[in-house]
Amino acid sequence: MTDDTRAWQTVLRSVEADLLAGVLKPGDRLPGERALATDLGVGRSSVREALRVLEVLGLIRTATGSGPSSGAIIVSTPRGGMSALLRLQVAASGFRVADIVDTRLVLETSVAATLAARAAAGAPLELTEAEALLDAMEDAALSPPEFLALDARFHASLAEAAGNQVVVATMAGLRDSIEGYVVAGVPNLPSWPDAVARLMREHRDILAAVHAGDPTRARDAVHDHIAGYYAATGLSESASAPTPSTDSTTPTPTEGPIA
Amino acid sequence: MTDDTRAWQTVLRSVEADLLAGVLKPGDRLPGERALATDLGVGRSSVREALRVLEVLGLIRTATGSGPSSGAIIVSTPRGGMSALLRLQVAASGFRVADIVDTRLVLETSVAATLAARAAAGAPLELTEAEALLDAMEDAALSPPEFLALDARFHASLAEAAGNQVVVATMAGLRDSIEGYVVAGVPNLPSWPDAVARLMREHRDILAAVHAGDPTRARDAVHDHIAGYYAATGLSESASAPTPSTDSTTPTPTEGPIA
DNA sequence: CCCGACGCTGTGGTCAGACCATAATGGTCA
DNA sequence: TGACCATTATGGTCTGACCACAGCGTCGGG
Repeated sequence: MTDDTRAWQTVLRSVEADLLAGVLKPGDRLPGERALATDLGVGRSSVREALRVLEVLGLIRTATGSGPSSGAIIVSTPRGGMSALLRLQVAASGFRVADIVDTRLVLETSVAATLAARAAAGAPLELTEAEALLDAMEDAALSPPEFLALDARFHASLAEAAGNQVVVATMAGLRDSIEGYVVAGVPNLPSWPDAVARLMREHRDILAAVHAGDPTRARDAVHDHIAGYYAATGLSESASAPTPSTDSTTPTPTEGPIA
Repeated sequence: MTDDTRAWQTVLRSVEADLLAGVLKPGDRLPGERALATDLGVGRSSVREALRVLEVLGLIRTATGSGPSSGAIIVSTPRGGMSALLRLQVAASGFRVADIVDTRLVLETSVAATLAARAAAGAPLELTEAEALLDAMEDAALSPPEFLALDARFHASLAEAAGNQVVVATMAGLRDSIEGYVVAGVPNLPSWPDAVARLMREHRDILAAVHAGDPTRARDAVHDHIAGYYAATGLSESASAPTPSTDSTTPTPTEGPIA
């Protein structure tokens, strides 16, 4: 009766406890699967189930082979888990795409307003990456998916500048989870070049409002930007199911420089 | 080379594809683990790893035995995954508690403003549950954890009334993920009864602002309510690590009536 | 003829053992 | 001295076995 906890939960709890106790820190290696199994008195398969969860949640990354970089390693900067969670929930009809968009709207407007307010207060902002991305997006040779990827990076960099990692991860997850729908919506646009022109203008407007230290204007600019795009692609309502993104639930390192 | 996808990902993708294709719907039963294994050409252990992920993410619930209610069933209303994800990320130092609180602030103020705006527009609101919860919280015999649990329910019911399931789940996850810190902060309060009195007054204020159809007032009321509590308990900065909540990563049915 | 007890069967939960692929490491041999 | 290869530790996977549990059906007694 008291021992109705499943074996894999034991492992999960153990790892969580070690994290809270500081025994495990980002960058650390977990004991090997076989060692964990014997230590905790469970089978290796149970350990693996727990590690799989941690991997999908973006807490660890695993690598085969030997040496310091092998095994399960606590990931320092999370990013992947939220996307997987939200995307699957959307797939399971637990979340509506419109709700995802609305939530994104709330978070992003808040980010923009925060940045603008900070600018108004004279605080320095880390917007060089955002601006570099905008420049990169001027390239007319970009395909829609490439452009949209940079667009996502732009929005992420704004969140990054605001400094709240939870918002960063959540926004990225929200965006990723409907990535397929966003791309699928492109053909619905009357004109892709026109859409790009509009998006770029709006991007500049957002940055301008932020630099001007005008939170209200920044908020409105972001709102119109996002709501406008989804309205134009008809995603505010419901969209045809996109093909499941090629890599489904990979923890997605999300690394790499801008260029 | 082309087949570097791990076996469990195959399963995850398959389930996701079935969900998107409508082959699987909430309430449906997945094929048995053994059947899935042979169908997809993977071992049963790989199937189990994938199912474990789906379970923790809150997409399925599993039950032993036979009959229609056994096996893995697609959960209709998700709730659990977000908590597990956020809590573990906090544990892994991926997220700071202060960021969690800030994010909650953004979402909840938005919810309150939305409700107020809707009330101003004459739309009917589903606030009977919220009001019932407030009445239940008047009971002076409640212990701090009990009171805080009802408090959480109150906030959740507001989000529920706003209708955005993503916000509902995210807010619940944010709250749950720092549940331990919230409870641990109670002793820091100068006076628990005074705190309760204040919280209740603020709750009433929030509802009053919503009913009055005053978005700004509603937003401010929520902001002061939440920020005030965390400031009083000293959680805005950093808190001592709480003991990992007794049940760590259980999918948490989250069922049950108010009473 | 009705009804309860009991065994059958299918389900997830778990473990043990065996292989494989991979990659760092260190010893060996030219 | 330096390139090469066996060793070894690690995750990734499969197979088969067993357990606990919960319906369902059968069989026997009333």
